[in-house]
This record gives sequence, C-alpha cells and structure tokens, in this order.
Amino acid sequence: MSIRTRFAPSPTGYLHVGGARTALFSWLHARKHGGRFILRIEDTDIERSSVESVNAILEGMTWLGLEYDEGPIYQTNRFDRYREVIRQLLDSGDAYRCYCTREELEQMRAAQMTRKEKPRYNGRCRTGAEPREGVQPVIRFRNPVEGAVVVDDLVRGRIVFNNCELDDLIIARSDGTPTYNLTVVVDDLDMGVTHVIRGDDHINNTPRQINILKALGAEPPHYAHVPMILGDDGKRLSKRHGAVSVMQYREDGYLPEALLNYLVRLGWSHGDRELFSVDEMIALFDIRDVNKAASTFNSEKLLWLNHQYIMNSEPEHVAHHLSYQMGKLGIDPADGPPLVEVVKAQRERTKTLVEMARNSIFFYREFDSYDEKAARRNLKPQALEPLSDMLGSFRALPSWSREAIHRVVQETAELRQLKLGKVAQPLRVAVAGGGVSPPIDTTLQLLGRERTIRRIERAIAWIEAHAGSS
RNA sequence: GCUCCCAUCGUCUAGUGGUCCAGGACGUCGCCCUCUCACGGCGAAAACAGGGGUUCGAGUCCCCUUGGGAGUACCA
Repeated sequence: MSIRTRFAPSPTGYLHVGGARTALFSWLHARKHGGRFILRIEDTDIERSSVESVNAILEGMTWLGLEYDEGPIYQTNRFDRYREVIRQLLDSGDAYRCYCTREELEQMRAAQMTRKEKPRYNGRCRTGAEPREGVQPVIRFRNPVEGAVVVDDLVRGRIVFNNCELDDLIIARSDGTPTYNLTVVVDDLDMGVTHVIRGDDHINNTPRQINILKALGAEPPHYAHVPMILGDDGKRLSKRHGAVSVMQYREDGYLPEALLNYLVRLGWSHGDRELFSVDEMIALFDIRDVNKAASTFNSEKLLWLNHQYIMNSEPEHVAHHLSYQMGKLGIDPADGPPLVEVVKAQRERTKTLVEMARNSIFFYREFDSYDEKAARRNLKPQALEPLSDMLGSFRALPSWSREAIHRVVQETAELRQLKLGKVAQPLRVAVAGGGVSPPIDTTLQLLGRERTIRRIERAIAWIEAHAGSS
C-alpha cells in the first residue's frame, strides 16, 4: 500500500516553527517513500478558527516549499460525514447520549481531584440515561473498560495504556458538532492515512482514537509522535507561548532552505552532518531516527545556517530573495549594480538578507550622513592628499575594472608612503558612508565611476568644512 | 494529584555492551590571515542528572530517585 501522511493544523494562528517541523517530517516521510502528503484544516472549533489563519498557514507552507498533494481539506465541509459516523456509533451501541450538565461535570471533577483521583467522566449516563428537561445531550464514545491499547510508536517505541485509565470522551457537542478526537479518526480513515506523524502532545489522545477506530472496524494507522520544540527559556514553544511565525523568518531575512535545514536537524541527525539540501533530506531522512527528547530552539545556530546558505547557494537564488528585502527598503535594483553582483560581494559578511540589504543601500542611494565614528577616525585632514590623488586617477582611468581600481589605491599608498589601510579606509568611508564594505576595489567597481567621483568630492568638501572643528 | 512521555558539553547532536580518559556542529575564548567587516585556517575550555542493580565489562540493559514536558475541556 502506498504511503499517505498528513499535516492537520487548526487555523487559530500563523504557522509556527513547531508546526512547520512536524509538517516537514510528515512531508519528508511521504516524499521519501513516493507517497502522498495531505493538508487538512482542522477548523471544527468555529469560535477560534479564521480564514486569516488558514491563509497564513498556506503562505508559510508555500514559502517553505512543503507542497501538498491533496487538500486543503476543511473539516467544516465534512460535517455530514461526521454525523453519519456518530449515528453509526450510536446505532451499534458504541456511543450514547449523556445528559450531565457542565456544572455537574465540573463538580464531579473537583470531587475527584480532592480524592486525588484522575479527573474523568464517571460513566453516569453510560447505561441508559433518561432525557432531562432543558438539557441538550452530548454524545460520548463508550470506551472499553477492560484490556489495554498498545501503540507501537515509530519514534517512541511501545506505549501501553490500560483502558481503565480512559474515560468516555465526548464525540459530539450538545449543538451536534463533532469534536477533535472523532473528526481525526474519521478523516484519517477516509483519507487513507497510513502514517500519523504529529506532535507528542497527542500521545494521550492516541489510545482513545484507536478505540474509536476499532469500534468502526478499522485497522489503526502507524503513529509517530515527534517531540516538541522548546523556546530559548526551555518552555514549550507553541502558539500560546512565544512561538515564532515561519513568515517572520522571511521578514527577518532568512532563506527558506536554511530554516528547513535547521528544523530537520532538531531531533534528527545523520552522523556528523550539518548541511542537507532538500533532496538529501528526502534521501536520508527516516522517521525512526527521530529523537524522543524535546529540543530547544537555538536562534544562533539558525543564524549560522542561514549564513551558510547565503554563502553557498546560487547567487541568483539569493538575489531573488534579496530583492524582497530591497523592496521593503524602497530601493529599485535598477538604480545600481545588479543584485547578483551585490550578493557575491556581500555574502561572506552578512548573515541575513536584511543585513545584506541594509549594508548595500549605499550602492543604490545617496546616504544622508557619515557614520560618526568612522568619519572621526578616517575623514581627517591627512586623508585629503590621498583622496585627491585618487580622485584624479579615477577620473583618468581608462577602464573601470577591479584590477585598475586596486592599482590606483595601491599606487597612492606607495606614493604617499602610507599603509594600504590608511588609504583604503578613508576611501571606504567616503564612498560607503561607514567603515564596513566589501573589499575596496569591489566596492568601487560596483558603485560605478560617477558615483565614486561624486562621493570622493563630497568627502573632501566635508573634511575641509570640518577641519577646524575637530 | 493522576496518566503518559523524556534525560550525553550552555545549545543541537554522534554513540545501539568493549574500538569512549565520549566524536561533530553552533556559541564562547585564544592565535593566524587581513584595506574595514567578514570568510577561512589552527587551537582551547565544555557533557554521559544521582543512586542502586545485571554483566568479565554500561553513556549504552533493568529499577528507584531527581529534574523537565504533555494530557487530564461540550480546544485542537
């Protein structure tokens, strides 16, 4: 039988990194085995679900490149089918109506707690309860009281739950809408899901779901419960607790492949290897190799990985993502050197695309003022002569090539008997506005002759104007 | 409280009873390279939570303790 996996988020927020990793594992498992990956939207909680969230999740999946083969399937479109299954369970005696009120249930739980018992439904309506005036019943699944449920989890190994620990869960609310544990079971069954890969916060739901499946006469799928991701503070990373949206990483200048690579290494590894292309992940990933322990999200390592991808990916690819950041800064790439060349010049020194864009603004637009510290250290009267020398040389330079520019800078240093730094650094501040830029010849070459000359003139004027005051 | 899960450097991890005085990576700290910032190179500090077993031998198997996490909803 061909493998089918699914990612089933509830649309109550954006796609966060924890969900993204679960989706990635599920996606990888399907891709590796030539199976199919299904996206299902678990929106039965109408109160908390929203179309904005659905769009945010879809957007995140698209940006990461986790394309799905089927879906998105919305549970709210399947209510008829759930009702049908609930009817079936009712008819077979595997479910029953419960007329207990919320208040009664709360009291019951409170009493159990004080007795140090596990709070659970006591089965009061289990053996046929009379309808009560003014109470719309819920429907409960009749869980077996004897025996045990054995889950052979692909990452956890064997987990055994005694049925006597489980209670009769609600499968339909008093308004008739189905609840999570019922819809999951029905959907996974109908969609032919062979491997349920999800967060380990669902481990405790698994035996209940298996029991429902059995009542329906179905064979349970394989389960793989992957550990949670913890935040920097060691607490669970979730929507409720400091989870970070996948799309935030796009805004912050990360490449999707870098995030994917970081996520796949959280809880999974392959020897000493750190870098995996998506194809390599597909080839090497095995759900059985996933760790059991929760892991902590480490932004520093993600940053390093991002830098690796910026340095080693095709410059065209990086440039494509850089253009998004340039756009946010209001810069038109047509106003300066080709983005690809900027990428090649900047990639070693910027860890994010945001940083790269910011540090490259001066190629496209005039800067307002010099970096104060850099100007104080470099734009001094002593720099006047070398700058003037170079201004003349650059005007006369037959070809605006890196080699020629480099020669000018070097010859100026020799002529004035200065170290290269004493000449290059003032020049750098003059053209870039600050003390940091790619190698000086590359910087000038990309900037172009006209801009270079104008900026040297500006710097000379600035030095002369500030000569007295410093 | 109860049920379930987890436990190797600060962090991600390798390790499937001997080859581990525990390997790699991020980060940190030195040194080298250098026109700035980086990249790169070399090196250092840094861990088997604790206690009992089993075994000729345990990071690796078992038990307990401790510490984390999840669930315990007419949420998913």
